[in-house]
Amino acid sequence: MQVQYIQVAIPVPMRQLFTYQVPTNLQSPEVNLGERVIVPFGGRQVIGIIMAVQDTCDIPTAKLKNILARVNDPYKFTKQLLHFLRLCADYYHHPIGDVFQQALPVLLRNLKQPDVSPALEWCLVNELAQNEIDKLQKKAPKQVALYQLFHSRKTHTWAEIRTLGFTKSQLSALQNKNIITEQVRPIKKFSWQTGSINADNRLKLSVEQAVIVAALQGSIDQFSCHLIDGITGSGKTEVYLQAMEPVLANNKQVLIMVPEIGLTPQTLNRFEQRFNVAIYLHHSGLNNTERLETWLAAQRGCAAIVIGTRSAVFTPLHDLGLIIVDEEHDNSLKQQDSFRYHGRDMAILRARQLNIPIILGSATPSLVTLQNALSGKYHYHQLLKRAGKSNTAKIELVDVAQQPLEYGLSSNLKQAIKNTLTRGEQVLIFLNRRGYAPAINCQECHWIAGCQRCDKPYTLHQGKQLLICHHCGSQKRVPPQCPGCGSVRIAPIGQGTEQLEQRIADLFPDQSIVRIDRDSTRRKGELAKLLQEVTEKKHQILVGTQMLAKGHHFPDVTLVAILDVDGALFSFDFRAAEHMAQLLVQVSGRAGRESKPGKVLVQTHYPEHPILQDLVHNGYGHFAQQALVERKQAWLPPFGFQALFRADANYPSYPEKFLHVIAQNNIDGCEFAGPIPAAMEKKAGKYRFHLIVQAKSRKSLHLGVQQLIQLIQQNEWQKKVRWSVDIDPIDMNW
DNA sequence: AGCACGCCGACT
DNA sequence: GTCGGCGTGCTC
Repeated sequence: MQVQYIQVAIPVPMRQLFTYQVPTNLQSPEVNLGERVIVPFGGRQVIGIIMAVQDTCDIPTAKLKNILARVNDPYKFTKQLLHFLRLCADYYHHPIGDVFQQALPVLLRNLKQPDVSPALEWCLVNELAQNEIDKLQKKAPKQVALYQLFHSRKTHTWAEIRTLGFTKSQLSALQNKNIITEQVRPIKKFSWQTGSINADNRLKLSVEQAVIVAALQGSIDQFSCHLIDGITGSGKTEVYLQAMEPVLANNKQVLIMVPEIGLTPQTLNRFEQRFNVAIYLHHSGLNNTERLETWLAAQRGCAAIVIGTRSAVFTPLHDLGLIIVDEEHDNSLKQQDSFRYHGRDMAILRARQLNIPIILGSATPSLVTLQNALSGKYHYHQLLKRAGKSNTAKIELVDVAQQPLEYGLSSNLKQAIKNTLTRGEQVLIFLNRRGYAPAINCQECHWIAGCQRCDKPYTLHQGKQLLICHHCGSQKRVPPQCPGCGSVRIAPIGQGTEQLEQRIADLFPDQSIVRIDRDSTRRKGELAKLLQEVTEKKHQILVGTQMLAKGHHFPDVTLVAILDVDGALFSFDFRAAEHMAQLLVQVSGRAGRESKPGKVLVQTHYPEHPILQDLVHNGYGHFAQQALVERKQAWLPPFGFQALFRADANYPSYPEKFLHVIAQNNIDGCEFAGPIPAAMEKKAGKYRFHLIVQAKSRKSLHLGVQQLIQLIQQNEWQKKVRWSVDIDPIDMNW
């Protein structure tokens, strides 16, 4: 036997593989692709993944090192997943080692072999009599709720129980009362049995729904992508459930992706009620051991259903038969740092690789998906009818151009809030995320500072007090006066809500106000707690950000106020209007109920703006089609394709210089926009710039980016900055 | 990304 | 005299 060479992906953000020697004593059994090995790397030891095996090697042997060991554990890394991750890395032009690093469970990246102690579960052993339940209900209602959970389904893991909102002490309480008991979760391959479905809670499908289920049934063993475009309450979930049936009955697994951890409880609950099969979770609320359990269960075929957030797309499901991406328009499906992948897009890639169907669901489909559906690339299914009576809130525009605002509140809105509270109902006030880089306008005549050449609003860069065109990069000082009317009241669009909460407290001193945003819900379980309090009507006024628009339904919130949408109408980010429209429609579906219809009030200085008019009078679908026409004319996504090069450095001029050098290249089929300072130009002491690459075809973009990366790697400037590529960028703010 | 190496400021 | 700040460079 002679020395063998392997190319190994190392968990560092470097765009190359490293070659190692396999000493003869480690060559048996045969080394394989995808196998994990322990290698010496720059003075430390790391776990790498074998990407190629070869007999010869052109690197000077003096440089080469031997691998130290081969990892031999039950966590086999399948060729299929290896291939998929390679496709992902190629698509995003991201260093392969880093892709593995992110896709593999943390415990498989540590040198220490993971502890394979068996997973535990809790199991119902004693039923309670009705009088016992009644007694317990008085002093421990949560324990009763937990008991009922076990009653409808005999076994649960701690991860499930926790995800559904119960605490360890509630669990121990039931255990101490001998109602449930702890046991080792059996390792048992999932197989469909007569008891696997709880058919009595299956709903009768409408004609629309039945058509979709039938269409899916017809394409069960081939790739096909289905968009279910259905308003809130139109029964998307029931379609998912019934579409899963034949897949599960065929002993194939189903992967369900939801945008945020906050949506997993209700999804889990609904799926548990219907299917009596092993469901595993994969989201950020799980610890490393639990994630590894899901990984292993998926791979061994024990898991019938995996529900998770975007990273769940990488679980090595051994016999995957269907993928469902719920709320496919949601931007949190895209990772916003290091490996910037889109969970939905990678799910489509995976379905294609496996030749299985995938369902995308949304009440407000992203324009990308909608275009693919309209063009016939995806199957397009609309659910226009609601299951129950209509309870979509009406969207109304409040013209605030002619009235003074107090901390962002118009008098109409104040009155509406008052009326709602008087009726004993609740109010939700949305604050748009503070625009990092707004346009500026004149508060008197509503003139907007725009770049003459590009006919686009200028973007304000606060630090420098400069207006910068994010299309051509031209710069201008902030004018002291409005060129239209001479007024000096020139200000960034949509600011001045900083003290809103205090102001509301002053206006409504008798009401309890709760703020729900990233900060107030940072602690684990805090969001669930606050939401619970809202449902119990402990608070009358909710002030919050985008995160309140997702999933939660508040039956007694009958007034939703959106203080400021103008920023989205005039943003350099061409997707701002799309996101704003999605937000408006999503919240209007969350407020009120049949008996108490809700209302959405939208404050704007530009009530005649065609986007708003279209949305209010013709609905999201119409707005979206209109927006697609505009995108087409401008070759913007989904008609054009973009990549974003980011660069940052400690020296102010470096990132710009670096990107400027890149932009000098002549790349076939690609155009550049920039370099342009990032919206938050200086962050954490670093100076940041962007360069956008645009192409009219995916292929041109792909080849162009590949070429650019090669050029960068030969360029001197590369070492002076930190740079990265973002394919299909959606948020240009950082 | 780590981690070592290296060259300048305030401290037991 | 040295501890440690983080700039620079390298990792098969």
